[in-house]
Amino acid sequence: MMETIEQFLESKKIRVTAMRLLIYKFLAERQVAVTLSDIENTFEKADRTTLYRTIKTFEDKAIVHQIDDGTGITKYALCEQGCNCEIETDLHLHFHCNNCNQTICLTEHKIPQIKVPDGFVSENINLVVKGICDKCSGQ
Amino acid sequence: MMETIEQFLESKKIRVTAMRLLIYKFLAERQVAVTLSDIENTFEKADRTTLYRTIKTFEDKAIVHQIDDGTGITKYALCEQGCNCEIETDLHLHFHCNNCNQTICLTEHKIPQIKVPDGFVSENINLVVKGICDKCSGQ
DNA sequence: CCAATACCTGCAACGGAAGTGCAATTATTG
DNA sequence: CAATAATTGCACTTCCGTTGCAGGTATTGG
Repeated sequence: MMETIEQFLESKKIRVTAMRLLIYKFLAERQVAVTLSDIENTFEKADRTTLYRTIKTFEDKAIVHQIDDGTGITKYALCEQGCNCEIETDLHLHFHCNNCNQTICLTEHKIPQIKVPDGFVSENINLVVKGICDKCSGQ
Repeated sequence: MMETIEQFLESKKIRVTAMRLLIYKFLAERQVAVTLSDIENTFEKADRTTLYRTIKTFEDKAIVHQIDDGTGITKYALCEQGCNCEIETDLHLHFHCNNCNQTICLTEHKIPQIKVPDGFVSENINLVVKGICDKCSGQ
């Protein structure tokens, strides 16, 4: 079942606009998490706010998820099929390259069980591995 | 071997000033990670920049370490004895309470081995468990 | 098909946090 | 005590995230 981006957005109850299609395609092309200013630099004609709100809309509709990789700047990436970001038990694992500064979703690598002391209740886990990515280490 | 704070700071090659003693004591009293504005609110007479630079100094000398708990605001906590924050292999584990918004160092809970795909080199791991802390869950 | 409505976009502006340059003050050293 | 070095405070800047409002564009119902 191949569905177009337009159909996909409509299925998520998001109105299809030129801007949204462009941003969606931009995210889909990339394998890494992007910042808002990455998007800004790519679509210089568009307003910051529009891009910001587009991402927010995508986030609300569980099309993209936010990533905090410790750089202090929020990054975003498309959710994969089966990614249940809205559910707290969904565990994220991200890799941040200290060399090229890119952040990658390692969706296939699940987070192991983490023990917390008595009295503490774990609801969610944010795990960022930092180091050198495959492209940079291969050089 | 009890050493005074003055002696401790001197051993780290940090000049002892009233400000630094106050901030050190403030950090030592607390069991949780604090933000820069926490410190600002506590020492309203002092200038923001001074507090900022004091923390930076402590950080450079490995007296405090930075914590990124996903709130977007950098927090700081005293390094414990034996905490080798400057060494990349030192693994941090922190707990962020979604209720009281406090972040706690769980220094006794080490991070388990995380597998990364071939070609990736892991240098450091940031792990934040979010949930309800012992104080909040006990109520 | 048109009007009413809802939604999207762009501009302007705000607020918080991090960071820097510089001058003045304070401490250290010889 | 003088020269030097480090610390502190003020002013200012930058960056990111966010919101209010006005104008434009798309959608819906009659």
